[in-house]
Amino acid sequence: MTQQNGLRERKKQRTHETISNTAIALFFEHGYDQVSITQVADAAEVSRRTLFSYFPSKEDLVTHRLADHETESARVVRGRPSGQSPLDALREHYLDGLARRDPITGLTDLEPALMLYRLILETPSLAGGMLKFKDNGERALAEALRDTAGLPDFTARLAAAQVMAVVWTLSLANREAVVAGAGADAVYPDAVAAAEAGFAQLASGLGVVAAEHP
Amino acid sequence: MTQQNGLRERKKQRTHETISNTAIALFFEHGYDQVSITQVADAAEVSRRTLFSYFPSKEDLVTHRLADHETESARVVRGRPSGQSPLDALREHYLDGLARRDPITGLTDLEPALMLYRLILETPSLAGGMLKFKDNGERALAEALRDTAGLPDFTARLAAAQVMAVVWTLSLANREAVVAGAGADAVYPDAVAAAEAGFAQLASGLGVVAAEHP
DNA sequence: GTATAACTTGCACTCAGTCTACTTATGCAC
DNA sequence: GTGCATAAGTAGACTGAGTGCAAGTTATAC
Repeated sequence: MTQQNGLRERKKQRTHETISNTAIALFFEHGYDQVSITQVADAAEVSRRTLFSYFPSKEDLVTHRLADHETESARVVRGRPSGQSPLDALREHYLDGLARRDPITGLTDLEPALMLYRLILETPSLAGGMLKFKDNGERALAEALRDTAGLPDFTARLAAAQVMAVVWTLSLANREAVVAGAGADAVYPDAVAAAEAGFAQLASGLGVVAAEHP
Repeated sequence: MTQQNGLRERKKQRTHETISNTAIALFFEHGYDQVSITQVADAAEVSRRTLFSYFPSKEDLVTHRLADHETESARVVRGRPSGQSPLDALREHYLDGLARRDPITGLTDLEPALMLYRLILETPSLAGGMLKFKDNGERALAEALRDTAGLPDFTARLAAAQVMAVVWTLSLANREAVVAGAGADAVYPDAVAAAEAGFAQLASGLGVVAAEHP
């Protein structure tokens, strides 16, 4: 099996990281589209072919770090204490993420994460690729809702779509604020308020917001 | 200016259609990934280079037909009668689309539209590309809400995200049902019920649906 | 009827991603 | 330690999408 020790495993892990770090640094310096796979491979001192055995695509060099979080919402829903509603579990988890400055919420001061966000936000092809993560997360969440909250399939999909839309919008706004230069601590109060508003809207609807206007 | 008549214009339009039709037919027959741009160009009797002057990318050969509808929600909100809430306008428009069997709702029996949907649903790269449309539509809707309903920017984005999530989910479900072989008329009652449920959820929240469970 | 501007084409190019055959390094049995 | 099976890495050719350019062709304006 894949052990955590062994020279081979450790070397692989190091190579993996070296390639990814090298790539992100180069992309950040010259722009994603201005750097070719060959340049990344050269800089990381591996062959082009080896690079592709570690990362299936150029995009993956950047986005693989976020892939782990793809199904986070689904996991939260599945792992919630019995008696708690899915929505409450997600709300609690998200607010906790903000408090912990979990980079996935967008609220962070960690330089590597900021680099990543800046890169993604200013590179259309990467931003487009991220939508797939959102979509996969939505599907996983729908399944979790169906399985653990006893919702009919379509109802679950509808709810999952709405929840993911809100969570994604919240995190995107945080990333934008933080990339624009506001420190995480400075953004935190607004982020919490926005999250509370978002989840409140999920729970009780757009009724107020979208009511007839003057 | 670009007149609607003139031999040149008419020819261009015909070429545009010929290329697109040829491409979709080939893709449908052999699979999107199995057909190369060169094959499409040959079959449409234009040069590769000309094909690319009509369509910026391979994806566009398929998706350009849906691009017009990208900002449909935004237009509906902007053009609503005064006194009507954005949400009511969107709901009404969507239900009307279902009744008219507007292909954009997913509910149609028209063979060309079905081909398109089948192709997109079974080709991951195309389905992924569609997410960009959703995202652009969301952005446009957010602006429309901000401009015409006097919502603060972030509130508008949040609302737009939720609305688009629901509308998209509804249409996707319709496309799936119709592609699976159910006729549009057979699906219609369910589609209406789903739409009503979706918009009701938007208006008054997931409260009921996501409440504590047994 | 000709000058001009718009459209088309062929060709060469870059870059992402894949395939194949070959070499090197590692883990393990002894 | 030595040898061997196997995993990982390399080189180089290949396909297919997309672009840049210069020369050719055709509708249109005058």
